[in-house]
Amino acid sequence: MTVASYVPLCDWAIYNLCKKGHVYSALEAYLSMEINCSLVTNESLCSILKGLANENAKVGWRLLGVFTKIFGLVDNEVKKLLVEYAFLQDVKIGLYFVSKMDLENLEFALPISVFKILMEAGRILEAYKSVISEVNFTPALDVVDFTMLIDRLFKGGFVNQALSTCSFLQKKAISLNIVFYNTVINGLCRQGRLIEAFRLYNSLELIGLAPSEVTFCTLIDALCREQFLYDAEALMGEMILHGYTPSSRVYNSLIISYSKIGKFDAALKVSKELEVHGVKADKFTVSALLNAYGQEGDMEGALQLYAEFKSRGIFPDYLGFLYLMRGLTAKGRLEETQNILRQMLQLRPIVELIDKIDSEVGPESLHGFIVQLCEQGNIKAACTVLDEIGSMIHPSPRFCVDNGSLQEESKPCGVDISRIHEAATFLTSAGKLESYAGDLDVGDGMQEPKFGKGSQIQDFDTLYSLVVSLCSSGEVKRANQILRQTFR
DNA sequence: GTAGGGTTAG
Repeated sequence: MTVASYVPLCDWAIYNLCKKGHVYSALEAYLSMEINCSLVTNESLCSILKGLANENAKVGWRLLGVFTKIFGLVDNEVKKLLVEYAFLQDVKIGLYFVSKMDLENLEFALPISVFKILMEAGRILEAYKSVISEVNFTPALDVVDFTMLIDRLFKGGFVNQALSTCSFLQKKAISLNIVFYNTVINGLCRQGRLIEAFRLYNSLELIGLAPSEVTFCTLIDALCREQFLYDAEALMGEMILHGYTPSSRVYNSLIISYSKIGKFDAALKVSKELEVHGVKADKFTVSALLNAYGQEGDMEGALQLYAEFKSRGIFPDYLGFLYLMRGLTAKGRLEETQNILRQMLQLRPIVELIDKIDSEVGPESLHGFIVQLCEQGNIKAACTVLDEIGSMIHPSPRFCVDNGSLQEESKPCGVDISRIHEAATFLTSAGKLESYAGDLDVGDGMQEPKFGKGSQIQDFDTLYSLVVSLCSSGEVKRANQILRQTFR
């Protein structure tokens, strides 16, 4: 057998060790082979890095620093893995690596999975940073990705960042569709910035986009929320002119708003219009009307309405039941409340909703508990529990507002990158592997690289932040000294 | 390699 024929065998062995979870054994094998006779390819290194990333991010990260010191940035695939990994650990460091590679004129694109992982993990600001830093993703981010980013930014209260993303996009040759604009319009509306939202709506024609049904629903909702009900009805007319039939959603928004401001008659009038136009009422319609009757104190009307819709197979949703029962208990009509509660606790959607809360809170059976309270006739207690659940399901609908508490995040990210630039240079200075190889102890129970005995710093994170702060305060020599000492 | 993934209610 020639030496060359061992190579795939070694790769295979390392790959399988990683696959079975023996990452450290794989690492040990890799190191002995690599150092002694260079028998393995970069594929081995890749599978080890992947294994490390899967198994223990922290340990993986610590090893990453050592790895890059020992082996440098090997080839494109390894580089990609390293950067991807760095990105998922800390976007700032990932961005640093990317900038470093751009300097070296290396073509480099990050897999889009990095972006998606950040988004799914709720690391929206980090995803945002990667975007405005012009990271190349492959395949490139498309309009759907940007829509999701902007939506999450708005919903997270990062309004400035959402708007920055919009202006960033205007410079790009990405064709934006109506869903994208709907998302921006909704974000603006949710912040109470209706004028800007309507400006955008009015500009749609210029862009050559027709508003969709959702566009109208979003804007009508916003007008209703801000109690511009006259304008909401006018926009409904405009919606019809555009060829849309207002859905129950639109009518419901109006009913909800009219009942909220105590305009009971107007709410009823809208519900009549809904029926006249042949629009199908739904659980929102009943619930909104029950709210209106409740506000009015007309519990006879509420019960009658409930019975009517019930006979048509339309039940209120959770909040609708709460409105009804609140109104009844307020009048001391506990027996009727109990009757309604019994019916409510038998409906599948309601039970499922309570069960969902259950699984979040703990293993106790909330549903069983409420049934028990109901049968004991302890209606007030039952209603208290239901109210509590209601506030869990329907928290305040308005998004949080940018309040400047995100100072660190709103800084231009170039600052952060340059701050860690020098620190990272030390930690990644490639090629000087000889003196570091000995620090890797991959024997039994090995969980992370040992730091030199001369150092008092046992922890990579501590070391790293120390080096960063020294570099940023200009004490580069001292940082250098500490690093040398540590890795001796 | 691909498709599919995105927006609207109290």
